[in-house]
Amino acid sequence: MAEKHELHEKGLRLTPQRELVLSAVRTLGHATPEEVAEKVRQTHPGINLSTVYRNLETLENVGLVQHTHLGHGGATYHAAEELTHLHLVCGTCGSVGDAPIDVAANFVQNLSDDYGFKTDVTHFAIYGTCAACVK
Amino acid sequence: MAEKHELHEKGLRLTPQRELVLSAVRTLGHATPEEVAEKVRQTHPGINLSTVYRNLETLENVGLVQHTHLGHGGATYHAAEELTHLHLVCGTCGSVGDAPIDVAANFVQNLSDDYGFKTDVTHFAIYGTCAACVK
DNA sequence: TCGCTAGTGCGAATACTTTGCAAGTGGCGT
DNA sequence: ACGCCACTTGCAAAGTATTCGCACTAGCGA
Repeated sequence: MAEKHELHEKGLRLTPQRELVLSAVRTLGHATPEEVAEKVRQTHPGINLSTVYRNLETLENVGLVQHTHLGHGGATYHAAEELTHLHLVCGTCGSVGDAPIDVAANFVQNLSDDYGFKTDVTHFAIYGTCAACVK
Repeated sequence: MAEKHELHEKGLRLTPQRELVLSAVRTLGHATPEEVAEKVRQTHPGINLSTVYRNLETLENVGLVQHTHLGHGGATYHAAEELTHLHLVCGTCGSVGDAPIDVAANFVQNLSDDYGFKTDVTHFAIYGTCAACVK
């Protein structure tokens, strides 16, 4: 709940809309801008879609949320605190599963050792076929 | 060069446009639909953008090309033959590097063993910071 | 060569996001 | 507690990226 501080450090303000967007992202876990807007509107119908977009961007700059691309094109947002897992996107059924970061530890290490590439594991989505669809 | 066969098997035709799109993808390595269109137009200005989109889709169904999402949202296409590497997208400079599939072998195995998730390594882009930008 | 059906060019239609502006408002300084 | 001003918001219009509908063209198997 240190968002006020985070924002003020960069000369930004804590507005009700901004709080709503942040709390929606926290509640939803994963969400597209559209979904965030919908959630926010459940309690505050007046919020504009562009405000949601702008706030997601702002909150991302401040480091309170982050986004991932899950394939099709639309971005999906997460609260920064919850970014402790990676996303397994199933190309067949479209579901998004989670897996702890640990499974990739070795992989990240390889890339770092061999290429000097610092992987942001929490940002990339992993595409494949989930257990249910493999059958 | 077996594309004619691949296409005919599914009742599809080998048109000049289709050949051009395929050869552009092969030449370019990675390319967005826009880039493919541009390349194709260097020799055949009449080709329409929607034709490029349609053909990329068709060629993908047939298995001659594949696409990856490199972050921002637009898809990037590759010739299927060249899909022997994964993509390291740098969030700072936007460059796209390559790494052999092997570095992920262990990771893919983990996901398969622990989650039954069959990862398509060639499809996902890896986001992070490249060696040059880490400095 | 003929005919059937897939493919093409073009323009319009859809998403999905971003941007310009005038009005509104946090929150620091007094 | 009050005022000011830069940061924000709502709205609507403008972009981008991609897909669709259609009439016309053209592979290619018989």
